[in-house]
Amino acid sequence: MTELLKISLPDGSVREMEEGSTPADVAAAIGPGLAKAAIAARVDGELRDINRPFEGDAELALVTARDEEDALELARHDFAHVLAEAVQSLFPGTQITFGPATDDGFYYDVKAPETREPFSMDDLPAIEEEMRRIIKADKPLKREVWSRQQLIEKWEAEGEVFKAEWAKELPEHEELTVYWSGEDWLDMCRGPHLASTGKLDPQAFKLMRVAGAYWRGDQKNAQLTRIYGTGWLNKKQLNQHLVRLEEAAKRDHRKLGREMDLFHLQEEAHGSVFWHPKGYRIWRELEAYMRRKMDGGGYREIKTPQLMDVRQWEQSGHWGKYAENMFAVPDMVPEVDDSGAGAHPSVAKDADWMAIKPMNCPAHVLVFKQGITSYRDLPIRLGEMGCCHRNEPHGALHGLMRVRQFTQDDAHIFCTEGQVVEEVRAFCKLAEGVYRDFGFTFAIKLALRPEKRLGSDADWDKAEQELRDAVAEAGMMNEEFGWEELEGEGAFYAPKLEWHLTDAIGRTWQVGTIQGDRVLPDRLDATYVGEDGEKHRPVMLHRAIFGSYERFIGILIEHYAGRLPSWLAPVQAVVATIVSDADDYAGEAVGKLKAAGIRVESDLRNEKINYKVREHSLAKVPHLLVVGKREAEEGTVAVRTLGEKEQKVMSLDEAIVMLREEATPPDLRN
RNA sequence: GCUGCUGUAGCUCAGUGGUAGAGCGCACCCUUGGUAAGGGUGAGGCCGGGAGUUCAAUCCUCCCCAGCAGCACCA
Repeated sequence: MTELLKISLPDGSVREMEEGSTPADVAAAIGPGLAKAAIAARVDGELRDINRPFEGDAELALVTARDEEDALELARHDFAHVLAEAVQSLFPGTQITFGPATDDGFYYDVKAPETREPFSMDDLPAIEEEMRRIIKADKPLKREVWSRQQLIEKWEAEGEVFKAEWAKELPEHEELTVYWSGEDWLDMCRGPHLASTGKLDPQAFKLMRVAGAYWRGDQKNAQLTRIYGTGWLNKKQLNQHLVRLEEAAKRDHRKLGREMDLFHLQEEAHGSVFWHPKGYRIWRELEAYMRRKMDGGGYREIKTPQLMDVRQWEQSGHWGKYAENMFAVPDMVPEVDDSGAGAHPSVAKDADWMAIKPMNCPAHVLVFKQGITSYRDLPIRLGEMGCCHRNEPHGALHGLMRVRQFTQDDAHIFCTEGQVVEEVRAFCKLAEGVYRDFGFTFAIKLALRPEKRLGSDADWDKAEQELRDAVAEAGMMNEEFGWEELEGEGAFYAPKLEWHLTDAIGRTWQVGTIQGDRVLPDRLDATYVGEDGEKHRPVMLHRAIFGSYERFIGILIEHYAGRLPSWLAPVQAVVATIVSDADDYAGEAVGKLKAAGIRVESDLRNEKINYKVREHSLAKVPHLLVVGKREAEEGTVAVRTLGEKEQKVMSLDEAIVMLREEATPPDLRN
């Protein structure tokens, strides 16, 4: 008599199943609806094929399309396989290598046969068609355990040199699996997969582009073609994604930055921003806003040197770890030969080196260390609009989002062990207020200890728990605030809280952070005198809310699609005339608006009102005040608000009150 | 930093082995017109930088630089 397997379900119930049965059998036993909906299973927490037999008693959770994260991962992985099969079906002799799921789809690295060119965009439509054919054929995806030798022989026989090479490196005794697609194609794969290709929606994917890639990412190896696709559960999701891509392209801050004349970049200073008057206006508004917030939060602002002796950076540990990303300059007077132009200064061998700061922390510790600090003085919160430089890899630079020179809304809080939780809690509240003022929703995540780290496990336990406690006390350790703990994502010296913003089209951006640091105070020997008269180490909290002005402005431009709220808009209103008879009145209106603190410009040009409306609308000016003969006679303005079809005629004084109200920063409203 | 692609007027982009074009923008003229493009005329280019091939290079080749898309990286 065979033993029955005990399968426990998420609701706590236990089902007895015969040996050799599968999650699909359990689903069928529960009901036909679930049998149809179940696409995979979590067995003892591990995502598995729905048709893979249980190996013993197990905890089972059936996965359906509602478990979107798992379902997407499975579907994308399957799409990758179907892609590889399609390419080989269309182009026999193509070698296949790897094909994982990505954030929005999948890719597969392949090598085209010698007889033809590498694959290009032009090949994609045919490959897509072939993929649809394979999906419609509803080929079962069947798992089989093979020996390593079996795999090697199979790949060598088929001339799959990459697969064969890979198989040879697989561990001997581990369970190696292949997945059949029908009976005529298979790929080596850990799985899991859906039950058949027909579980995929043939209308839910699109091949996007091709890119070059090297076998195993190493340029010494053979060159492959990587075919990228985006893959989803259904056509609706795919379309939403494509619309989101289009929308994102329209909002691209690099494009809007040029169109709105906010800033530019040029190759002589690549990675550093030239802010134009309008762009810098936004910056100044943000800076003023942040100063009010930090002043209100008990921070005191300082300014520290751009250049410090390299020895200082050695002591802080940054030079050892990040020197390759720092800019260093010799501390010497350059000797330029008399010919002048074109002469290069030479650097003496014994020159002292200075480094441009890549961060503000060490300098803030040096400020803290001046004089003698009592526990009564703590916490000390030092803020700085700190301009930093990091020599980022060139390929990483991206508009305002990733730059070599940036300014942080940085601050460091020096406090006692006992003050950490309260300081972090207060920061949570401060950050919440800021993000809400810009209309962002956000999630707070705790990045836990990484594998490579400094300090004992006991220290990490404590540090992680402090952050949890602080978030809990702020009332934010829950779903509403997207609370989540991320394994292994912390910095090497401390766990950190991260704020992830969600913008108007659903993309997320990590901006704010706070982290407790007990390493740097130690390295730089920061102390305070405690109640007991002895020296103690303060804890140093590193924190930022915007992250960097550059990046935050980039995010704001995309979030608002360039239609900045009035308080941030570089030009808040334009007074546009219909006829030149209204010029004097327009001048009067502009004078009054300026006196009321409104950033206003006039447009008296000899152009039709249609033209002016169009131009200022495209320039995303929040309010257009149109004046013609009628308004000039009546002392009114016709206000056209960006995004609204209707105009409102009101007295100039009423308009001023309205514009002032709208131009008031959110933290100064009542 | 790696791979692929790109670099022509302020912007968006055509184009050709015999040194160049459009639309928008800009300037000037006409037009004073009531809510998303009125008409005309004109100016504006070391065709990213360097080297090579050629009688001749913006175009072909090589090197460099920058940008874009991915990847890797992001204290």
